[in-house]
Parts: sequence; structure tokens; C-alpha cells
Amino acid sequence: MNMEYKPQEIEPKWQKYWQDHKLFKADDFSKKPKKYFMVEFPYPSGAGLHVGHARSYTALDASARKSRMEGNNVLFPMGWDAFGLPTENYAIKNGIHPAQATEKNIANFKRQMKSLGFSFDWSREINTTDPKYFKWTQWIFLKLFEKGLAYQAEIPVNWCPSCKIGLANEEAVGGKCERCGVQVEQKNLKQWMIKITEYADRLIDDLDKVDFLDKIKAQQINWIGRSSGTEVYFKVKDSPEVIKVFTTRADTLFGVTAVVLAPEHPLLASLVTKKQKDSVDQYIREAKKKNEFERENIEKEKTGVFTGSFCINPINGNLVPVWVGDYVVSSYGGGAVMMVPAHDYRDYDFAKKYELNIKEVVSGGDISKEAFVDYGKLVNSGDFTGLNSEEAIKGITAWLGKNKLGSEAIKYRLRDWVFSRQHYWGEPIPIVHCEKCGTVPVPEKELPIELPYIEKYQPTGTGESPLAAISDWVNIKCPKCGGPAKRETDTMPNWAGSNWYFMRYCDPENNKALADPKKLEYWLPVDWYNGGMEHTTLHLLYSRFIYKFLYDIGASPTSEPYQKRTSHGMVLAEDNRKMSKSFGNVINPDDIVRDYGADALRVYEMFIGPFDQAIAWSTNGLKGCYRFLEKVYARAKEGEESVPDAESDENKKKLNRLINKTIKRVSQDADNLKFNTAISALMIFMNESSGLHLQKSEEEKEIFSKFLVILSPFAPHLAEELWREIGHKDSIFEEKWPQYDPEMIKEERVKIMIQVNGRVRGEIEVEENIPKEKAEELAISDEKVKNWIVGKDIKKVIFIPNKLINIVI
RNA sequence: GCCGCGGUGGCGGAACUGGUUUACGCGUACGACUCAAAAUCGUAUAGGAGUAAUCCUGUGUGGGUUCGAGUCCCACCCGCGGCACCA
Repeated sequence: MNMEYKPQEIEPKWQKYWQDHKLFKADDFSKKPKKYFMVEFPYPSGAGLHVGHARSYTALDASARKSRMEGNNVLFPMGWDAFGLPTENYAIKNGIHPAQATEKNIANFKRQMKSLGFSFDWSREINTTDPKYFKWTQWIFLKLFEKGLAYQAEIPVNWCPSCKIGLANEEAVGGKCERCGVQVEQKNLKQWMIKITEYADRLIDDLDKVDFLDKIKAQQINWIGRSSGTEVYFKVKDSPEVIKVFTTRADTLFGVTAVVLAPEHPLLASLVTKKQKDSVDQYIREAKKKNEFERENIEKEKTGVFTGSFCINPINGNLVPVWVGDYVVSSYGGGAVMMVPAHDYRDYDFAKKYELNIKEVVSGGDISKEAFVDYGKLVNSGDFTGLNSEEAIKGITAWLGKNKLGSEAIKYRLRDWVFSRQHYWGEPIPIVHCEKCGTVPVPEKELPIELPYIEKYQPTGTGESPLAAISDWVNIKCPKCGGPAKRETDTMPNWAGSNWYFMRYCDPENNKALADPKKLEYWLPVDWYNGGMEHTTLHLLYSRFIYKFLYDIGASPTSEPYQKRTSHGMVLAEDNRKMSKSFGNVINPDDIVRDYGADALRVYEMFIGPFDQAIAWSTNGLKGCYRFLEKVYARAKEGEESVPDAESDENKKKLNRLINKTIKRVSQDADNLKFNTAISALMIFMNESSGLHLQKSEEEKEIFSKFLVILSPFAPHLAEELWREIGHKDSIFEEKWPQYDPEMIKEERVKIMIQVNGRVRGEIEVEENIPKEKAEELAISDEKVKNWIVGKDIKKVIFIPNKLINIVI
């Protein structure tokens, strides 16, 4: 055996062995209990694997390995989310086909993953850009279309002038393109939309069924933004029109002094009087110039113009003026609000500026100074005066309902999902536009609609995809009438392929269905899904939605796809910034594997901090973990040397207790995402067992073997190497996970601390479970303690068995 | 503003249902080995007082509950993440 720890020699050897012996192959329909572990599949970028990927993958790899040793049939798959803009941009720049760039990047990612020793079942590898795969992504779209959940609409789209592409709201956070950071503009385009809003309630309510981190649930609920309130109908004076406004504060209805419409409100044109037309038109023109993000900037002063019309407050018949103001969000709650300046900060600002009435209807504040927005007792509110706000909301809503002047209503922040992209490198939307028949779905048997091979991938910049220029691909016969027709040239967003990939892993080769229902039933739901926090409101919500839809049409076996969802913290650079090429602070896993080995990287990433917290990389910390592994390696060799006293009964007992404690700690911590303390327990084992002879007798060898087994999920290569070294024939990963013996953990003698008035004054070592009287006697006679209690009255003695005794004087 | 999380040594972080704060790792100092350095090993490492035994003060701040509070309660300060003119 080599005397020096050389991970570079050990690691490739065992990686090959595991692969050749198919040790990590998941077995459909095995009688063992199934466990499905999944990490988010990566986008294979040109930059290669990030040490942050390694953190997530190592955690679930360790858990998957442990789970197999516990006797489970584990599915732990990997694939590629390979459609996307960076690849397309790279292809444009370098004049190669995106498919080639993708292939190259995947090969690199795969090599890197293999070098880290992850136990993926590579026989189930999938790739979203493979026509055999996206055939089913397109099939899902056809089903959505068939059920009326996919529709086209002319909508203002967030338009990135640099990428020349429409973006979903989620991709244009803060008004900047998620990809390139350029300021987004508004542009009206006909887009495919998916009615995710139809599932809003279920997406919230079903969170009760699953075991997601609380912050993940909270973010999803927040994003969907369900709020219940009242819709109030304001009849327009001298007009048949009715303005519907949404409010959560029906109790303030008597305080309405205006109604304000968003500039996009459909009724606006018909309400503007001749006299006001010029100023309203000008206002709308100005408002449209600002994009949605500027308008949503709350620092801005609120502005508006009177339309000239009045409407009737249904609760008291008062006439109130109708205004237009761009602080009203057009896409929420109907794009109209009732203005109650006395009890809303925004309305208060608006009323002050334009000298509108401020009428107090809820007491408790001083409205001459600022709006009073809390609940309180109603005043100036007709029959409802004197009620508190909660009662009044119910009462007024009921009254409106009875008189058909309003109703209870629930509104959501969630908008329908913009599903069109004007790009080449995505799944073509399987739709044909026929002059006669209109929008016609491609027949299922014609799927997949593959991407044509083209020379230029540049976006046209006209709002059309580059596909529009390929006339022999675009111009086809209508599948319905045979007449001339054109293919849809928009492609799907990069979320489309990741919506359902966990289903495909269950049956990756199937050409008749997206997966065999029996296999889905066997494997789903995913037992544990880990990924980045940044996907909580995008990917996670979308895929839950699509999965629920598939459940509704009988294509998936359960109502939720993921039983448990966790998120790992980011790995930041040593300088606490994000790792980025431009900062020059990127850690490449290849370098770490070359210099320290995969096991050191794995152990380090688990050890450095709580799994769900962001952490800064530390190369010194990594070295500490490398030293630990070196020690383990050296210990395996010590076997032949003799250490005095190692075989004494006392030492054997100590060693036995130590390994049992360590097994308990590592098992429990690993199950609770506390990988950092699991590693620390392994380190403690090494520290405390130093000097104890570990391999001479069979008994000691057995203890060291157990240690290797509990080390193996984290440092699989080293554990396998040493496992064979000390004489085992089969792979360590075919071994059973050890159980600890609770009897062995018990200490025979325990330390009891002695407190006087709650302050520690001494300590006695006694047999376990001694009675209070005896402990008290020993405590009082303790030399140190005597000094504190001499001459004082003992008022009370508190005794916690095996822990402490507190003497109160 | 709303929602969620957090504040513990020089640093990353431990601390079970309230019971010896600072496990484990890093860093630092000193010592051993070496001609020397690196590596490795050993010892120390919250602050203060003291030759020492020992004592005092310490988990963001101020109160409270308790024999006893990092942990529970109240008020506040700061930081991070998400949402945000959503009525």
C-alpha cells in the first residue's frame, strides 16, 4: 500500500469500478422501498460546473448513497436543461450550431460530475433538446391547448432591445433583462399565454400536503398573492357603464371621494368628457412612455387627471369624480380603485396634491396629519356607524351583495404565464396557423416538430423568431383542411423542458407516452428535491402547476410532484462576493479535484456551514478537510504497528462507545440536513480514537470498518479504497448502514455540575442515576462549594438527574 | 411598507425539549523535528484582574419570567433574502 494519500490515483479507479459494476442503477418495480432523490439538472453553460452545483449534488449524493445502504431502491438521476439563450448567443458569435455547442458543454459537465464521484444513474440521462424528449414537451402544450389553458393574446410584453426577445415578468425583475441586464421596454406583441392563474388556489392550498422549507412555502404564497375582499360596483352618472373596483377595506366605503382608473382601463375612453379630452389624452400618452417599471417606482409622486365624469357611490348615493392615475395597476383588480384618502397612504398623497376631499370614516387617527390605515370604529357611515372594521367589512359586503351592487371577490397577484419566445434554440410550439381554419394544433402523431437546420440564429428584431425566415419549414399544408398554412414560429421558454423532467427520468426511452404510468406510479412523487432558492417562484411554481394539470388529465399519479423541497445556500467567493469571471474570483472544481481530490471538496462543502445558508469559499477550510482525510488514510496503515495498551479492556470499551456515538450523530445529522455537524462528528471520532489501536483484533477492525461506512457517503473514494485495503471483498456501497446500540452509548459515570444560586461552582463525578439526597450530600461537602455556602441558609435545592444540582441560598 | 430568516471568539460556525457558551475547522502564538523553510506533531487561544488557586464580565440593545436564559416573553437596533403604488 502506498504510504501517501493520493486521491488523484484512488478516485478515478473507483469511479470506473462503480460504473462497470452498475452499483447505482435504479431498479423499476423493485420490492425494496423506493426513494427518489433529485437535484435540479443544470443548464450546461460554457463556464462549466460551479462549486455551488457541487454543494447541492454532494448533499443529495451522500443522502442517496446512505439511503441505498439502508436498503432502499434509490433513483438519483441527472440530465441537461439545455435549451437557452446563452447557447444561442454563443452559437451566433462563433458561427456554430447551438446543438454542437450544447453537445460540447454537456460532455464537459458530465466529465466534471464524474470526477466528483456522484452516484447518478447515468442510464437515465435526459436532455431537453433531444427531439425524443421535447416531443413530450410539445405534447403537453397540445394538451394545454386542448383544455383551453393555452391561448394567444396581444399584450404589452417586456421587450429586451439587446436580446431582441420578449420576457416573462419573472425574467425582467426590476425592469432589467435577466440575461443581459439591459433596461426592458414595453412592446405589444401577440403571445402564447398559459393560464396558470386558474390553478392559483390549488397551488397555495396544496402546499399543506408537502414538506417544503417554510420559507419556500411562504415565497410561493407571497408570489401568488391571494387576497380576499369586495368588488364594488360604481354606476357611472348619465351612462349605462359600471366601474368595478376591488377593495379589501369595504369598511371605508363611506369615505370614498373619487374613483381612479388605470390609464389602460377599457372604459376610460367612453368616460372622458369633451372638455377633459385633451388633458386626459395627453396624460395617457405620457404614462405610456414610462414603462411599467418606472410607473411602479413608489418614490415617484402620484399624478392623475380628472376625466370629467362622475359615478355613484352605491352605499350612500353620493356622486364622486372619476379620475385617471398611473399609480393604479392596470393588470390587478380590474385596474380601478376607490379612493379613500383618509384611510390609505397613497390615496392621501393623491388627494392632498389635487385638493380632493378627505373624509374620515374610521376613528382612531388624526387625518389632518396622515392617513389612518388601521382598523377602528366606524364614524360618518350611516347605519354602519359604530361597528368595528371587521364587522363593517362583512356587513357592507353583505349589504352590497343583497342589493346587487357588489360581491365578495378574491384577487391574485399571479399573472398568466407568457409562454412565447422569439428565438431559435427552444421547443417549437406545435401549432399551425391556417387562413381558413385559424389556429390549428399539430396532430399528435406528427410530433416532434423538430427545429430546422438554419444558417442564421440571429433574432429578426421584428418580434418574430428566426424560424420565420425558413420558408420551407414555415409554409405547410393545414392539417385540418389541407389548404395553405404557416407554422407557429415562436418557441417555448426555457422553463418548458424543466416542468416535467422528473417524470421522464422514470422512463427515459418511452416513445408511446411521456412515461409509462406504472413506472410513474412506482417512483413518484420525488421524495426529496433540492435546488436553488432562485427557482422558488419560477421553476418550482411552474412545474407544480404543469404537474397538477397532468394529474387532472390522468397523466400523473399524484397531485404534487415533490414531497420535500429544500434549497441550498449559495457558495460565494472568498471575498464574499458572487463568483464571477469579471471579479476573477471563480473557483473551478477541476483545479480542486486536481490538487486535493474530489473527496476533500465534497467533505469541505458539507462541513463549511449550514446547508441552507450562503457561505464564502475558503481554501484554508478545504485544506483542513484534506488533512482530516489524510489522517483517516494514515490510520488505516497504522494497523500493522503496535500501540501500547491499545487492547486493554478500558480502551476497547471507550472505542465501542465512541463509534456508537458517532454512528448515532452522523445518521441523525445527515437525515436532518445537518451535514456540517455530521462531518464534525467524524472528525471527533478521529481525534478521540487517536492512540487507540484500530485494526489488530477483529473487534477493532470491525469498529474501523463501521467508521468507513459512515464516512463513505461523504468521501466515497477514500472509504472504498480503505475498505478494500483492510480486507473486504465487495464494495463498501453494498454494505449495510450500521445501527448504533443505545446500551453502548450510556456512560457509567456522569459529571454533575454544582451550582450555587445558578452559578457554576463545582463539579462531581458520580455513578449514573444517583438519588437527589446523595447528590446533595456530595455537593455540600465539595471543597469549592463549601466556600460559597458556609454560613448561609439553604433555601432550596434543585436537582436534575445526571445533570446538575443547584443550591439556592 | 409587508413576509421570511438571522445577530455567539480574530474568522466559518457548535450548543438536544431552558441546565458548564464557544464543539469541529480555520487563523494566530509558542514549542518539537530541520542547517533552514515547508509539511507534520504538541501546547495555548472570549475579554479583564491576579505569581497562582481563583474571581469578575461576556451570545446586537433595554426590560421581564425563572433557582438558572444564546434558548421563553415584551420593546427596540442592525444585517440578509423575497415581495412591493396589488387597493
